[in-house]
Amino acid sequence: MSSISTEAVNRMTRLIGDCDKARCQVDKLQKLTGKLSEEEIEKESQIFKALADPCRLKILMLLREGELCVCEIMISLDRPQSSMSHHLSILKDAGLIKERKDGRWSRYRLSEGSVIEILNQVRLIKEANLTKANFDRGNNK
Amino acid sequence: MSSISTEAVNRMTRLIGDCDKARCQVDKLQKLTGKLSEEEIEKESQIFKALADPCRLKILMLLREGELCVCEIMISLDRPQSSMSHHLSILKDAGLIKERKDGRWSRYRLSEGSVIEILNQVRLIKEANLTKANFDRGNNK
DNA sequence: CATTCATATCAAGCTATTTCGATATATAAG
DNA sequence: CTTATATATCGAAATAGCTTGATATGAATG
Repeated sequence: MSSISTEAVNRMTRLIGDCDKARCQVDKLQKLTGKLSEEEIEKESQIFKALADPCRLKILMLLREGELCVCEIMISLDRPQSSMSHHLSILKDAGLIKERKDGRWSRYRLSEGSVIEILNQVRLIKEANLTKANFDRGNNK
Repeated sequence: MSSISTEAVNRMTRLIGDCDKARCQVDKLQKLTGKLSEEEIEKESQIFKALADPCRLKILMLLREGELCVCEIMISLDRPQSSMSHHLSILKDAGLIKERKDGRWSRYRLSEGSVIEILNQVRLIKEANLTKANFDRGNNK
């Protein structure tokens, strides 16, 4: 079926000694990687990219309290309009926020569903890192 | 207490008409923004940055199945060693994976806790985007 | 229909990130 | 102590992403 790279098997054999086990492990790992659809990974990475900017995180925090127009966001964060517009379009493309046109205003709100969840999860990871860091400091590491 | 920018109130007044309501809204929004600690936001953004790369997402997917050394990861993903080492250090700095030194090997595993959760959440968002996209296509938008 | 106001898009400069070969470090084995 | 192997770090080139003023679009208003 899938062509197991001889080179990979050789490297793995050198790593773990047993040639049969190596072939088996390479096979397993390559099956795993094969399951990762390039396209799916790309989409997930695009969502994380949208979340990976301090300014955009602040926008999401503001929108947790309810719908806002671009004006209100730029007043709150004290940033130029073109910049806010740009960030909002990135968040929208990632499916994290929704837009509602209302006359000459564009009102934005969080998408239903997992957006608040993912913001909560990252806070948990951040807090775990902090307590870990304090623990390490206490042990003079 | 907090100095409400006159300029912001003026803009908001033009937006919503009533000057008192404008002052109140600007006050509310700026209190909200004030609560956002620059430092905390920066840390959360660093975690999302670590997640925002296709190659690093693939590494995390592999590690879901268990501990792996750098070798095994570079064989699986067929990428140069220096590149894998670099990505692993970014994931480690973000607290998403843990390292265990074992002779000349460095073995990496997912951190306990929310890492798998956050990967699940992003998949939910991605899938919501897809069904939304199909719906839109169905409506010739 | 000219103007105003809210928002979007463009373009150019700047910064951060990725990539990967080359080199360094560190552990084990002979 | 030399060699081999696993991993980390460095450095330079390429790429991607952010910022922001200028300009364009498009809806309301007079």
